[in-house]
Amino acid sequence: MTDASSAVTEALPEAGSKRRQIRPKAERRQQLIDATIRCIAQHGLSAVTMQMVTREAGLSVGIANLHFESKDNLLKETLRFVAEEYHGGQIDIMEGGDIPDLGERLDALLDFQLGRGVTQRQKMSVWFAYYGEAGARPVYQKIVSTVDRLAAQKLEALFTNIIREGDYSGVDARELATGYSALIDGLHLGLLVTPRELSKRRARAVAREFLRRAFPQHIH
Amino acid sequence: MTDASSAVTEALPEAGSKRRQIRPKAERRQQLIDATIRCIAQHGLSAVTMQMVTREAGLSVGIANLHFESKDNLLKETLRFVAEEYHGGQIDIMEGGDIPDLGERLDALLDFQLGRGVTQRQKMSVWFAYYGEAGARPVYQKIVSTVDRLAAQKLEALFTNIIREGDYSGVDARELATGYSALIDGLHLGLLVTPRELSKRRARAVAREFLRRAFPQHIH
DNA sequence: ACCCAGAATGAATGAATGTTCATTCTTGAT
DNA sequence: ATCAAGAATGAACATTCATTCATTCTGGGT
Repeated sequence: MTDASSAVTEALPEAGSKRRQIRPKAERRQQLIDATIRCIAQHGLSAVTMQMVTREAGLSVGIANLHFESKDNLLKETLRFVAEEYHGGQIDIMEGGDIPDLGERLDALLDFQLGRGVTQRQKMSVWFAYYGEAGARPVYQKIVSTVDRLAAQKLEALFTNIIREGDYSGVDARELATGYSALIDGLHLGLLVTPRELSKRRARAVAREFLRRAFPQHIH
Repeated sequence: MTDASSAVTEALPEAGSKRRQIRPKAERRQQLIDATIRCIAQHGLSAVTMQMVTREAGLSVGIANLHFESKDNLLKETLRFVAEEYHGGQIDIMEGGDIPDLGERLDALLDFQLGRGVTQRQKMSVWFAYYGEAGARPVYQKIVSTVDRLAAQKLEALFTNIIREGDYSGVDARELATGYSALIDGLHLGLLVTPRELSKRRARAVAREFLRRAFPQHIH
């Protein structure tokens, strides 16, 4: 044994700051959900692993099962978060006491649905990753259905008000709301799968045109 | 040795007919693709295993790697098949020499898109399973984009003809085609994820209404 | 200054899965 | 009847992954 060998034993400065931190449960949960979203967007739902997620979050593998009991549950909670964020945002706008003019409210809704926040590839990827599995996983269907139904009702109500205000005839609010929702979903899909063919700008124009046809007095 | 014992030795009728059969390569490939579709629909893309697919096809595990070189490739080829079947069917109708009346041709298109063949849960599940992964897998994007672009062109051409024939003004064929495609995609999504909220009948009514607004003379 | 509840870690474990390949079997040609 | 080509099989292998849990560490309370 030389002097050198003994000196080496503790010379490990640990480049990345690895100091362990203790944080409240809610914060860790959100941190993991955010990491899950990024992982799904980047690698696809079927390629996501626990190691991948916890690494992305800068945490150890064990922690995921500490705060969520299983991978399945983490994925479920992530979907719930995304679904509530999206539909919650819509609902806030549609109820919108802060925007009295109905035409402007429609515009705000469209902005939200096809604007920066929602159409980030990250969020869209997650959204459709779950849709893709929904056919085989009733749990996912249920989570989406629940928030979806409420948003659909609010949209129908908004359309009903607009129809009354504009004296539009021969227009069924429910049918129109279904159509508009489907259109927005389809545009999201286009933005995700064929971004070359469909720009965000054009998607907005298409959606606007749909509304303009239905409510010409409210959308210019 | 009694008569009985000797008789037993070959009394194994093999309940399930297990006789090995040799079939042409193309047939086996299709058999495996069909099984893959059923598996994706039933279990979800991320849960599909080679064992599951080959069992569903009534074949052994080795055969999948004999005809497709890997699982990845099998999945890729399955997507290609579904994409070509769907878009090919649309294109046939849109080019439709057999339906001279343009309004009727539109109706036939709608029938195909929301009719029995396409909206079978099986096919829809597969469709969206891949869409879900498309954000993270350029290969899938490319396969879909290729067939999608052609279908979009044909649809735009059909709309252009209808606009000319009906003298519709203030209508952009390209924009309308984008909107209609998105609407159909969105309706498929609704049928898949929230079948309770959206019946096939209502989906068709919504799509029809969209066309009627745009081309009132052609759709009654 | 000390303590300890419980947050955080990550090596270890066992189950699941994609892929390989030595072997068996089928079929059509001879 | 025989044979060869190659289609089909499935046990074996190596890898990857979710989950566990013994251990370490942290920070607020005393």
